[in-house]
Amino acid sequence: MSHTKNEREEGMLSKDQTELPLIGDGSCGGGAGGGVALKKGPWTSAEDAILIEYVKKHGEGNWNAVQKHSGLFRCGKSCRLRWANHLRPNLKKGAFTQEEEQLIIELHAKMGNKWARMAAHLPGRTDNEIKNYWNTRIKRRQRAGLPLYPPEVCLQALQVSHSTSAVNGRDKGPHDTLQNNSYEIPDVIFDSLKANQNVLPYVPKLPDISAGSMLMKGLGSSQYCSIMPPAIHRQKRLRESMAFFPGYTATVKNECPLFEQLQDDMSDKAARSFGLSFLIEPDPATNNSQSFGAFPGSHALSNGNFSASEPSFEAVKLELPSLQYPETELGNWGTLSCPPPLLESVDAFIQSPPPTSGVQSDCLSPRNSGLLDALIHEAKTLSTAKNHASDKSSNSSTPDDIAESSIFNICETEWENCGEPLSPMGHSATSLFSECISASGSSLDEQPPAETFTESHVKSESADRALTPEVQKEAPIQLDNSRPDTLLASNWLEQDSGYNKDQTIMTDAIATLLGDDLSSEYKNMAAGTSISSQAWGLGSCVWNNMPAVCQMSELP
DNA sequence: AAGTCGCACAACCGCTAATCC
DNA sequence: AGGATTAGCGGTTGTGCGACT
Repeated sequence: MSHTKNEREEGMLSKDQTELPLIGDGSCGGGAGGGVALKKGPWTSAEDAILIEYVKKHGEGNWNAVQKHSGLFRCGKSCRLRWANHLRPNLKKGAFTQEEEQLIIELHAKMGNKWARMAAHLPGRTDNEIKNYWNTRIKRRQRAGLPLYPPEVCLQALQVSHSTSAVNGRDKGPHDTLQNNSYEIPDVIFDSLKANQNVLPYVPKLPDISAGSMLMKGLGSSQYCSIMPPAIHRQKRLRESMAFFPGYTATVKNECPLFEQLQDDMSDKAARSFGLSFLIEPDPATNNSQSFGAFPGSHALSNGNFSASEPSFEAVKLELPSLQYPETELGNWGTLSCPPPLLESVDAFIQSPPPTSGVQSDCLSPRNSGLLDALIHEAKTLSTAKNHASDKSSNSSTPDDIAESSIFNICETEWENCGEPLSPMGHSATSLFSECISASGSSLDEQPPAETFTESHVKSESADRALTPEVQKEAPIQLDNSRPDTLLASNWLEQDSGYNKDQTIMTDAIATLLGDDLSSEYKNMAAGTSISSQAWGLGSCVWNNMPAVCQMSELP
C-alpha cells in the first residue's frame, strides 16, 4: 500500500526542506510547540530517523515531548500518527491480501466505520490504511454498480445477528460478541437509543440492534443500492412517502433491492430468504413487542450511514464520507420522479434545516430505534384506537374503516404533534422509504418489468399531492400502488404459487409477527381488502424490515 | 507532448475520551 | 471536582503518479 512511500518522501525532500510552514492551528500546537515553527506535510527520512530514535529511547507516548527531546519540529500529534502509521515495527506494507480484504469487508459489516477497531483485527495494518482502502473500495464498487458487501458476508451477518439477538439479552458487550464470532453492536448505539428513551414517548424498550441492521447501514448506502439509481435524492422521496405513510416509511432505503429480488423470485425460497423465516418461526419465548424488537434488521439506521458510532439523531447529518453520496449523481434522480421545485425545496430543508428542525429531530427520534419499533408503537396505538372505535360504534367498522380510522388518525394526531406529519422515524427515515418508491416505480398499472425498475418514474403528481395534508387521507389508495410493497404484492400474487396461498402465507406471517391481538386485525384488513392498500401498508412495515435478510441472500 | 482526470496514499483537522494534576 | 493535557478516532484534504485523451 505504501510501498512507494520512501520514494515519494525522497522525491519531496527538497520541497519539504524549503518549506517550513508554521503550525497554524491549535490542534497540533500543544504545549510543545510554544510558538516554534512546526513542520507540516510529508515526513522526510531524516525526520523518521529522529522519531525512531526517540521512540527507541523513550518509548511510545508523550508525543508532545518529542519535539523537546529530539529537536524534531513536528507536533506530537503528527509524531504519533507517523509512528503509528509508518514507523512502528511489524507494520505490514503493501497491498492488502485477499484474506485481509475479506476480513475488512466482514469487519466493516460488523462495525461500520470503526477503523481503529478494525485495525485491531488486522495485525500490521493501520486504521488509516483500512480507511483509505475502504473509501477507495466504496468508490470502485459504486462506479461498477456493485453491492458493497458480497452476499456471503450479508448472510453471515444475518445468521449471526439472528442467533445473537435470539440468544443474547440486550446489549451484550462487544467483546462477548466478538469472541463468539458474532457481530458486534457498538455500545454507543445502545447508549444513544437509551438516551432517547428518556425523552421520547414512543421509543420502545431497547431491543437488540441486529448486526443485520448494522450491516444494512452499508447495504442501504447508495453504493449498495446500485441496482437502483445510486445516489438517491432522499429529500425528494421523503416527501413522496411521508405524506402517505408517515409511520411506515423508515429504513426502506436499505431495503429497496428486496423488491427487485422479489420480482425475480417470489418463490417460497425467496420469501424465506428475506425474512419469512422470522415471521413463520417467531421466537416463542418472546411476546409481541419483544419479537418485534428482536427482529433482525429492525434497526437499520435510517440515514444509510456507515458509521456505527452514531445513529444520527439529526435528520440530515450524514456521517458517511462525502464521497459516498456523490452529489454528481443526484441529477439522475431528477429525472426519476420529482419536479425540480419540490426537489429544491426539500434540498433546502435538508441542507439548511429550519430552526425547528432540531425539535423535529428530537421528536422524531424513534426512528433511531428502528422501523419495527415504530410499528409496534403504531400497532399498539392502532389497537387502542380500534378499541376506542369499537367502544363508540361497535361492529360498524369494516376492515377498511379500521384502517382508515386508526392508522391515519394516528398519522394525523400523534405524529403531527411533532410539528409536521412526519414519521416517528424522521426525515431520513421517511426518505429512505421514498427512495424505494422512486426506485420501484410509480403505480401498479405502470409497473415496469423488473429489468426496467430502476428506470421507472414516479409521477410527480403523486409527490406533489402528497405534500398537502388533505390528500393524505386519500393518498393511501392513490399512492398505494406506488409503494414497493404493493408492487411486491402484485408480483407476488401473480406468481404461479397462487394468490391464496401466498396471501395466506404473508398474512399469517405478519399476523404471527404482530401477535394475537393485532394479528386478527391485520388478517381482517388483509382479508377485507384483498391485500388492500391498508393491509399492505401494514404488511409492508414488516417487509420493509427484512432487507437485511433479503439482500443478504438474494444478491446477485 | 501536453493537459486532464482519477486513484491511492499520506497527512492534517476537528472532535472527544481518557488521563493527569 | 474541574481544568489542562494527551491520546485516539474518524473525516477530509492535499499530493504524486499513472492512465487517458
